[in-house]
Amino acid sequence: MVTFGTTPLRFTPANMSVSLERVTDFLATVPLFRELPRAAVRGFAELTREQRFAKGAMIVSEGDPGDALYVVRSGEVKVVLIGEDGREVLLNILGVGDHFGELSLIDGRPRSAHVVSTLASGLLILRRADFRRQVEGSPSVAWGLMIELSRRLRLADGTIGSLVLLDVPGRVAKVLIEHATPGEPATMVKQLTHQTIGQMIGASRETVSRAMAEFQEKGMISVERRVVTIVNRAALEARTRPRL
Amino acid sequence: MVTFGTTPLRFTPANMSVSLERVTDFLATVPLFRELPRAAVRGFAELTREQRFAKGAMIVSEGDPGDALYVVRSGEVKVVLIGEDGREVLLNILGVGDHFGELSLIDGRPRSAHVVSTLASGLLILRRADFRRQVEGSPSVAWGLMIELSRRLRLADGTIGSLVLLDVPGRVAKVLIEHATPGEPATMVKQLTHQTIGQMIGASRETVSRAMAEFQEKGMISVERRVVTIVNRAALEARTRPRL
DNA sequence: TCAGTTATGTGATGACAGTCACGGCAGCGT
DNA sequence: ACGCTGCCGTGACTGTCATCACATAACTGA
Repeated sequence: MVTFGTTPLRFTPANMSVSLERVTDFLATVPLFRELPRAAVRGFAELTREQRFAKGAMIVSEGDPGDALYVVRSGEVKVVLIGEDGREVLLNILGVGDHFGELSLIDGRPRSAHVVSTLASGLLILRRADFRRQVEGSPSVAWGLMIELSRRLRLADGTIGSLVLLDVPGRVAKVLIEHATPGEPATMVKQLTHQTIGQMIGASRETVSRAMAEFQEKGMISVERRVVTIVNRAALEARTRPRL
Repeated sequence: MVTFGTTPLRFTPANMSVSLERVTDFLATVPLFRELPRAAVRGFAELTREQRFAKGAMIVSEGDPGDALYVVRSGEVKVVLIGEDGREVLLNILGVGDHFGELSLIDGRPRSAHVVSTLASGLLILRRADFRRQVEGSPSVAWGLMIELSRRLRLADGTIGSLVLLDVPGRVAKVLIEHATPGEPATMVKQLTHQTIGQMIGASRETVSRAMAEFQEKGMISVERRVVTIVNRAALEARTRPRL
């Protein structure tokens, strides 16, 4: 056990508040709370507890009654639907500063998807009653939540459009562009396996592989040790439109 | 011109307020404003103007700067994405009491879809600045908006799941169930053309037609003069799961 | 460095569903 | 009643993509 001098480390008011300040510092960087005065952020931080999850752990399951909001403090999680045949649909990948679980918190309905940690992760957990009280007193948080929900709704509608209007290579092109980190003239794409891309766009690993091979042949991207570089963004974007 | 006695009908303060009360009555029935005290609803009603659209009229276009919320007072509209090849993806059908346009209003981004009236329709229009001020002063409207956005997000995620996990007959079955008006033991489905269903689920008219023919053969539904009756709901629901 | 694991490349095959083409049927307005 | 228009049913053909089956390459940790 870790000790300080001769006494074991405990949560005393003193080190609690050190931890509280650290949590507050962190929450203040999260877009949802960014507009808030520090005292109000501390109010949220006080209502929070942290829990750690191992890689691969199921954090919430579809159908669970949901009464907490989660903020990713470290690590990474994925939001997935899982079909009865075991196939996974990847709705979202969330990193540090992202949050999930607000839907159940807002409408009181069960969780609509599974959330699984893809890395060892630390999550801040805020329970329903507390959260609602705080939000009612913080118009800026309410507004921030609406902005976040709007963003996700636009993304989801865009995904629906792609699934219906585009063939698999088109959907792959779209994912590459969306995950490009803007560094001109050559733009890099963060590490995504073909498997993962396939689960995002409803395609098999093999078909994704073939699409990327085609893009390489045509000089639209180049792949070096599994890191993708976008060479010809315009051509990729063209692939993003329905073919006539 | 319509007249009262010998003078033409004009918008005088007196008949304006009659109209205002009617608009207030109507808004009070809309879920978004239902929790609000009547005076507050009247506050929103005052900020509103009504506009009529002919069947087929484009109400908002994707990419437009958006600065108004629309409430359907009469008629019906559809929310669609339109591919460059002209194919349409039907995201939603909205009837009396439904509203749209809040996304742009919340996040200030351009409209993400087209909205077209499918019948002659009357829409109440509420412009951005006014709306935001009113919402900040009405936590219950803010909460109602969040609930509505949550509902749509759940629906959208469910649609994405269906598109990826289900074959066309499965998606058709899902639409039939979702549009069933609960009247046991036989459940009816409101009038939807095969074309419309196809646009909702990303399938061709012909394939929808074949799926429905299959359901009839198997005694899962029956069709009488283009009105669909669900005969065996359980079997339809079974079709809604991924096949193993 | 080496073994084990995880990710990728590619061919062969078949099925689901889009497209084209056309015929029939129903509702509607004159 | 009659034609018009829009919706529906079905056959034939085709293309995209999932699946299966391997081979190979790249990462990981002792």
